[in-house]
Amino acid sequence: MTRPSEITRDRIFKAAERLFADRGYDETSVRAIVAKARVNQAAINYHFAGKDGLYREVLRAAFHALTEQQIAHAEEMRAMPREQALGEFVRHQLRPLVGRDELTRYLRIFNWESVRPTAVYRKLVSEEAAPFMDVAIDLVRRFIPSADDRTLRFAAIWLIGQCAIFVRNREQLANAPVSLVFDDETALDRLAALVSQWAIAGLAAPAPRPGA
Amino acid sequence: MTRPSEITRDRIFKAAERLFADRGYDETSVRAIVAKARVNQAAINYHFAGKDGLYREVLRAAFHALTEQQIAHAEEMRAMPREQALGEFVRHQLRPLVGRDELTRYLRIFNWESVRPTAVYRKLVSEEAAPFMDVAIDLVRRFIPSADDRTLRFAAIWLIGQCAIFVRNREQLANAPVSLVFDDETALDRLAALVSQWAIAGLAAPAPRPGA
DNA sequence: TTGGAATTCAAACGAAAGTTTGAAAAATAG
DNA sequence: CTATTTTTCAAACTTTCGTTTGAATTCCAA
Repeated sequence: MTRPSEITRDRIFKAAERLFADRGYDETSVRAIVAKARVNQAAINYHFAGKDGLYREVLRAAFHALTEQQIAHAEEMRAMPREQALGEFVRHQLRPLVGRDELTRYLRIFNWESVRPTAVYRKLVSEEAAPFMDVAIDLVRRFIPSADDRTLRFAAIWLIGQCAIFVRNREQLANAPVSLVFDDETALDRLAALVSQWAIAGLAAPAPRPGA
Repeated sequence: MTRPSEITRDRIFKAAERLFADRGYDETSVRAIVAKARVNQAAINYHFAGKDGLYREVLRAAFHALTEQQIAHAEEMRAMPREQALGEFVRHQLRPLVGRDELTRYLRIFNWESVRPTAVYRKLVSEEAAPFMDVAIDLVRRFIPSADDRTLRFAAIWLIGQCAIFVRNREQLANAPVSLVFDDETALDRLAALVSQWAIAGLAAPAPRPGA
């Protein structure tokens, strides 16, 4: 890292992380990256073999950082009561609403990928996203232990969806006709409390008898 | 429509619908549209005053097609018991999961907009989404009548999010590690029943006392 | 039928994108 | 210190994009 070439490489990488997270792949030009990194135009091609190569490296770094953190958090959650664990999960999912740290930046990159997944991303997810899904499935299983596997997967996605819509549409929800703004930690707390409450009540209720 | 100019206009429109749905606004070039529509390059500018104008018309058509049915059924829903009304709402939201009809194509366009909304889309939503939001808010109000306005809006979005994640990510959910495929009406019924059940139980439960 | 309006067409324009180039500068090994 | 490799740099290249142009053609009411 002390080597000058490593410094340039690092400046490009950090600038690209931010710009890809803010604008997505297509709307981020290499000219914008080199301007932010204050390096020469040709540096991206020299160090990363092109814009694609740079994006691939950013994606891999984001993926590994996120799965590591999520899996680490999973152990703590297992030790909590199920209601508290679900609350933590929801809060964690909603975190990007207010955060501007490295992890939320990574999450934003995946947000972009969710609409038009690149080949790199598809492969990464199919190979390495299983642990993350397991966290969500283990969580909902504590509420509906007798449910079959398919129902458990439904419930896990259902739970994630309740959070994802707020994160994914944050900018739109801030406008009319919804007009919900999340500007600080307090707003996040209120939303997380509501979503947790509804989700817990939904999963904890006994299943209605068929035909009722 | 018998007029030749109307035919050209319609060919452009239909080609654009499909291409915008498949690739999004930015990755759809006017050259691709005119090639698919088999019209001249300059025809888009002549008939729609540019790519933006064409997109605006496609967006308006998609928006009206998607909200029209939901709003039309709003009155019927008010006459049902609240549980049945919510079930109908959920089923309606999940409907695009099965079938490859026009509605699904329209939904894909909004999927694109959810990450980086165009100016055209923002304006459309702020002007014309209010009736649709009212349907959702009136529905959740029947479960939590004493809730304040902000909580009602939270609940409405929360409910929509539970459905949206399945529709928006249908293709990805079909792959590992989730592997949930919706190929027929029966699969849709099962999912709609589960989501409705969880949502109803969540909203119908009495709110936990603060600090509990 | 005819003259003006509406529509189609091939070609080119200017801007912006990612990449390549080859010389200059800096770093490093012997 | 010198020779060689690595890294930086400004500039140009190539492609693709949305749009414009102006002539040619088609349409339609008078």
